[in-house]
Amino acid sequence: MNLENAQVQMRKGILEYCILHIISRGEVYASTMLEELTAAKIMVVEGTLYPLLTRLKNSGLLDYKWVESSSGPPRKYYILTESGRQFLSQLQTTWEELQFSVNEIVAKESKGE
Amino acid sequence: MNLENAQVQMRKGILEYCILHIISRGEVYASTMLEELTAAKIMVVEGTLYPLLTRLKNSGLLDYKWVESSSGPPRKYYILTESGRQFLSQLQTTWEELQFSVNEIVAKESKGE
DNA sequence: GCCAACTACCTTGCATAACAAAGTACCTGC
DNA sequence: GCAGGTACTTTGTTATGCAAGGTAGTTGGC
Repeated sequence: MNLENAQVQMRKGILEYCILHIISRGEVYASTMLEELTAAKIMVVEGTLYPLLTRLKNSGLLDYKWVESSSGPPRKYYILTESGRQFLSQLQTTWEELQFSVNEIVAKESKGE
Repeated sequence: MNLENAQVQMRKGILEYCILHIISRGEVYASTMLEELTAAKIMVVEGTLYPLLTRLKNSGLLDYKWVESSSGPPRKYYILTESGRQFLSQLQTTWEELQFSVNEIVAKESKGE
């Protein structure tokens, strides 16, 4: 139980929300997402991202299309489906409530009941 | 991939932080923590909390002492160790950075780059 | 045309951990 | 002594994050 492990744990559940949000802003492919998430200091690696995208796709939240690249192999560009859009909206509520709950607990001082 | 599952995912990593924080405010035993977490709408069940407390104890972040109860079986009252206190402080930073990162991503509009 | 380097996506196997459910044990009141 | 309540523990299942390795298309040097 070291710090790094705990930090990873903390980021875990948030990933899905961030990814859906990034995709909601317009068609993207995996490497772009990786860049943006890394830039935001939310660590992700390929081995996490690709299976997650596949899960989201299989759940009907995402769709994709192959696009030829002018420099390299073809890319899978992801878009949100309608149900993905609804799901994202619910996750947004969850995230806001979670922040509130945690900060409520953290704000309490000893015997602050 | 349903909503409830995603919500659970999101709460996962945060739990450890919340629990350490609750303990940092003074000696508590598991049932009290369960109540407080449930009141804050952060779902936990015994099967999650007890093993987590054991893990934290084994990592040297927590210590406990048995206290006789006036009405029921004895209780394990947990306290933070010094290294638990340091750990909590680092998790606090992590949580603040995580909120910032996520909200940064979420605040971006399409082509907001 | 062949090979190396690069990009992009996919798969396998292991370790961790959340949870449901069932179990153990202690106490009180009758 | 046994029913009911409280408190802590254990077991087995399932999910999933990730390291590492794999497949495959493209480009450029020669």
